[in-house]
Amino acid sequence: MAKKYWLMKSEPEVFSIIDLEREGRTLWEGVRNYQARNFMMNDMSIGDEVLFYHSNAEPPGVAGIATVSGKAVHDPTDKEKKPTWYCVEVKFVRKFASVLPLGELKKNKKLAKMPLLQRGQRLSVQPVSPAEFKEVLEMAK
DNA sequence: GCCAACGTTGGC
DNA sequence: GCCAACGTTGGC
Repeated sequence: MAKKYWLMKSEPEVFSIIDLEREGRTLWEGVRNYQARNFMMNDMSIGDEVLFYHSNAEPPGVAGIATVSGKAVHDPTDKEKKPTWYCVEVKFVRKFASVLPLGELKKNKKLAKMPLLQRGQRLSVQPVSPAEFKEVLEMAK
């Protein structure tokens, strides 16, 4: 299967790219949105690449790159009676020299269709097209 | 099934 | 801290 690309949001006060760098791998636990869960359960494959996004941050933006390193497993923080929430494991790849701010992404017309930049978009796990992923890497240089 | 109320996300 | 956007809940 062709490699796919994603954007995953984390509040750096809770878990930042630096935490991921230190820990190497982490379970992406705590997602409580069905659409985001379904992306992790059904659509992610090991080796997919991930833009690590800092939300609620100064500045908000893409902080680095990770890869999917483990298929979806039951979220250990799930407190539902029946298993409901699942999460993948992600592995650190690299941290950008500086966060690529949301404001810069907005200025790039090639990224206009990214889910992240759509009005009211709050989804914490989102697909990114190969072209968009490449463009973000280019901007981060 | 509708929809108002409420809670959360996340940029500003 | 504000508030728009969106998801969920629950009464009916």
